[in-house]
Amino acid sequence: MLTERQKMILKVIVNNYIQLAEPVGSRALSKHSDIGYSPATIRNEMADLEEMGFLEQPHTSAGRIPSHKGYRYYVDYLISPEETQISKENITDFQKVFTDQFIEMEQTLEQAASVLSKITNYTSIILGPEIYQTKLRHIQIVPLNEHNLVAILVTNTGKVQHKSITISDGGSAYEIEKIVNFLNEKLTGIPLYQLKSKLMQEINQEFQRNEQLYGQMMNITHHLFRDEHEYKENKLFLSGTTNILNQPEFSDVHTIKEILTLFEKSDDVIQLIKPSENGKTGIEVKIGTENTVEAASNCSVITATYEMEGNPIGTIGIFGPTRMDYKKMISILDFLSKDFNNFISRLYKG
Amino acid sequence: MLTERQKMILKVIVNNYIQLAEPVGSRALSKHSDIGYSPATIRNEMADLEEMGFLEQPHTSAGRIPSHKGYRYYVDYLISPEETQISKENITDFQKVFTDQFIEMEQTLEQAASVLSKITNYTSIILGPEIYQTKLRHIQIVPLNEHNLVAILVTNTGKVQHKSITISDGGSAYEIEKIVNFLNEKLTGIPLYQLKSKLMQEINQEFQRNEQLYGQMMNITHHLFRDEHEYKENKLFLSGTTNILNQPEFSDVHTIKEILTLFEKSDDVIQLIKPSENGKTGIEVKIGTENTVEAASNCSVITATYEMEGNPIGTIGIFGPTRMDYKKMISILDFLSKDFNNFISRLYKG
DNA sequence: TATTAGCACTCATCATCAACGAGTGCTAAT
DNA sequence: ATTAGCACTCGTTGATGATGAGTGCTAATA
Repeated sequence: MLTERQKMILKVIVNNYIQLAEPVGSRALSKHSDIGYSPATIRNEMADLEEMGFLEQPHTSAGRIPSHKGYRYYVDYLISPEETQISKENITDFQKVFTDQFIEMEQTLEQAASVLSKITNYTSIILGPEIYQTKLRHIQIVPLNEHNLVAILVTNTGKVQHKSITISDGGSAYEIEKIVNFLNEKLTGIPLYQLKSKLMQEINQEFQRNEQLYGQMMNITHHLFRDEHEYKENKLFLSGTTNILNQPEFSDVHTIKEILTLFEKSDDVIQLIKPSENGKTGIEVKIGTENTVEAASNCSVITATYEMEGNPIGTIGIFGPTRMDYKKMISILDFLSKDFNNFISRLYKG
Repeated sequence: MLTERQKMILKVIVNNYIQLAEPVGSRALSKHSDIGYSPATIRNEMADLEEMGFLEQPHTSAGRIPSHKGYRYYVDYLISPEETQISKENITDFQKVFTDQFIEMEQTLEQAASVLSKITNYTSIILGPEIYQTKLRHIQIVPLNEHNLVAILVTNTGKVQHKSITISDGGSAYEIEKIVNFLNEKLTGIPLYQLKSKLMQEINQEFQRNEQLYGQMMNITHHLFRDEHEYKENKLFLSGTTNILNQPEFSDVHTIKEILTLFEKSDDVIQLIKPSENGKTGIEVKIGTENTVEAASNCSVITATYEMEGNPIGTIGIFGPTRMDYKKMISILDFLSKDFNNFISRLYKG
């Protein structure tokens, strides 16, 4: 479709624009070492590239900048894998995060997000593990006072979730202990998303005769799952949200506000980094309007999935302007996701 | 020090500027219903007020704006308490947060911060309760796998704190149970900040003979308190951080960035809203450079403390431009902190 | 003596205008 | 097929002047 020369020109334009954020003109291209043609020749090619939709002109007397289509082509065809090499400093940065010193998943994710945003100077987004991959390890109920309990769930990933419960009649310590024992016996190893149905089922079987305990249990269950989405939604970790302020294209308060408020809406952020096709692994790049979120139409998102036992369970993403250093970002994400996979399998294989 | 007329003029200027964010001139003042003087008279007074440092002139041909000193005088002497009345809608907004439906302290604080920022259109900052007012209610240890444990602390405020621990030898379920029972027996009711010393003491007394358990306990204790500050630092809740983007005085990317990055540094934020004199309760207003934090030198912070059993345990603050609606903010904060005191005493008196 | 009308002066804002130059598209020469 | 040459476009920059809000001062007024 594109001639070799056109590819080369497009590539140089994108690289140039990514670095300097300024439209690049034929003269500058002609000077570039890889290109041995006069400005006039290049102008012709550029006109063709524009006609085909790969380039845009901010105004007549400016150079060209890549269009979304241009970036897309660049990412799909013009980045050679051997070019995408992560630097050694970055590698050691990540390795500090994934020490074998056990820290729980959530903390690790938070640290990874922080390092990622610092390295890239963009905003990093990490979507926590799908909750239905996690199983209940332990459940505990602690009475606070007459009418208030705290229920605590511990999962096999070391995540601790708790929930306050108010009941009219607190019940005796003995009763509570009995209930806790029962819950642990019956529910350990059950995936969180099945917890409620499994629990209801067990209650019905076990406590049919004992009305007192039955009511108690139903009450607790009810409160425990009052906000059921808590056990389904996976947590988001954002870092470096103010980094876009460093980008020259975001110098206008209105667009800044648009993006910063976008970051505050978890749903939109998740929408942004959710893999477009389910089950597809590997790096994905969404450029400009390919993002279904309005406010991000001048931004790009690069995502990678991470896995547990071969199944993708979460996503790591980098959010930045469409004029993003795709080469570098892809290599960093590629490395990080693989490193992260190792980390997970090392820790949670049991 | 100031004549009545000067006070009146200063007051009208501040009110005016707070509302419109534009320097106010003698002509506009003269038109104001409360003032029956000609522009010329007012000009003379304004010149005096400027000389005394209460007003500033952005440039020769502009009106005057209040200086920090002017705001200070306004806040200290020109706001009549009967004027500071909170609206009914705002009251019901808060009451929704403080339902008797038990939710734990942290969640309540988070919600309160959210409502506060929405009502005020400024940034709200809430500093969680001093940790040394909270006592241990329950401690639990859950083994995840051979080498990893999760320790869970529940406090009397319903706060659940957990910590992952890696040990070389996991120990038997029996041992763990024994340890847990021991810990609960000995540590329940102990203030968190005393936890470590108390624990060490008990370990020495109890396990001198049993070397196996002694090592185990010391190991756990060590990990539990590895980051001791976790039990000392009180948590911060920020909400509405992007609200400053609505203020016309923050239209420049550089200052925006300065403030947004300030919000990311907990230490600075705490510094910002910590009461200047310890033990002093009630509303406090810090204007402009009275804030010791550099980036906030064009901002004001209004804070109120909240109490538990008569002792101040935390702070609620509103962060905005020096051109802030002090009257309204003070009344809102006053109401909220009192409401919050009631809420706390209702819940945690036991 | 306190107030005010009058007036010259200051200065930010805005629109206009021309010079500049980076970059283009097209044509004709190579 | 490539390129030199050239007219043209258009954003940027800086100068200029008009406008007008607001001031400070002086002299008149109550």
